[in-house]
Amino acid sequence: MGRAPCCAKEGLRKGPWSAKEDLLLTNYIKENGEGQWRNLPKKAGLLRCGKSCRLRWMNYLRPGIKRGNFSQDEEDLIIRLHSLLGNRWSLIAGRLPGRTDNEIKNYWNTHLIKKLKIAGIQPKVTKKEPKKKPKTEKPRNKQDKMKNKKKKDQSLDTPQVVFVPKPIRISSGPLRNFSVEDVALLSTSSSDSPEILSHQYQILQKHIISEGSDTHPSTFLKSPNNIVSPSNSFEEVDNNNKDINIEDKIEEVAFIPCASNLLFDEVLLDGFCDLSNESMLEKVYEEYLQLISEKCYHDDPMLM
DNA sequence: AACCTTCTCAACCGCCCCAGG
DNA sequence: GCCTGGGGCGGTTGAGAAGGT
Repeated sequence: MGRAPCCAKEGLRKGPWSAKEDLLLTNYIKENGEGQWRNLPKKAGLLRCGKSCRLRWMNYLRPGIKRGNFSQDEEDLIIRLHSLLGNRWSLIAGRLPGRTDNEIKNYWNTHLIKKLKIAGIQPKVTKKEPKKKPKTEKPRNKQDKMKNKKKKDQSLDTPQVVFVPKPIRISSGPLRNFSVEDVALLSTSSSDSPEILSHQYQILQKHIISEGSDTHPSTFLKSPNNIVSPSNSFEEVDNNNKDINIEDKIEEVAFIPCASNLLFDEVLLDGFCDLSNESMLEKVYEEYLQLISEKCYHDDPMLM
């Protein structure tokens, strides 16, 4: 007994929308508002499925939709949010005013993945659970429903430590003006690749030189005034503490002005790494310190 | 100019969740 | 308690555009 399709498919148009259809849909929604998508096509005089109308409106016709190129800031924000949220495009879109989930998803799949790969980053892949995942037992009654809800809540309440970036702005100094590629590369764990490590160092060096700073990487990495080590650049969120709202935390990250004001702790964070893996971050940080203070510094006359 | 390949993105599809009857 | 419909989401597709030979 399968579910009936959302609308009778016979005789309905598919494919690209014509200008006339767009006009009909826009006019109808202007007069009657959104919603009731199933009945909308009939009332609006469209030979389209309700879902198709909704999609067209949401992704294209709705007022306030930004079209065209993504700015550097938007790109950066998407990358950051994706590292936090995975492929939850609607959530990500909710934090990019004027952008739709579909557009962001497309942009991610066509541009950003490539960009990150070129930078040597394997973006976090958050494949959806297989369709035939063992379903959570269907709640049979109100009690079961409550039980399931409790279970869900509990999974959030598990004393699982989550580290979210604490936004600490570096208002001046050499760590500003990184490109997305630089951020991506800097945030890669370099433990297995001397090339990446060396490239990471070059990026730091390049930025220091281009900023005309006389500060050596080792200085700002060590200086408590300029940089915060991973151990204190992440807030430990105790999920048992009901006062802490993860949404708020995402908010904090999401609305930080981007590329030109990068936060170093985010540079470390953005490695599409497991956020809960603090030791990995510690490790990366130690690698930086070791590399910069011991080896490269002495090898590089530019910075002597 | 013609053909082929690659890229882009709007649109579709199928599934899920949830509210309401 | 069950069923159904509405709405929303993420993955995928395919037509058209752009680029390459």
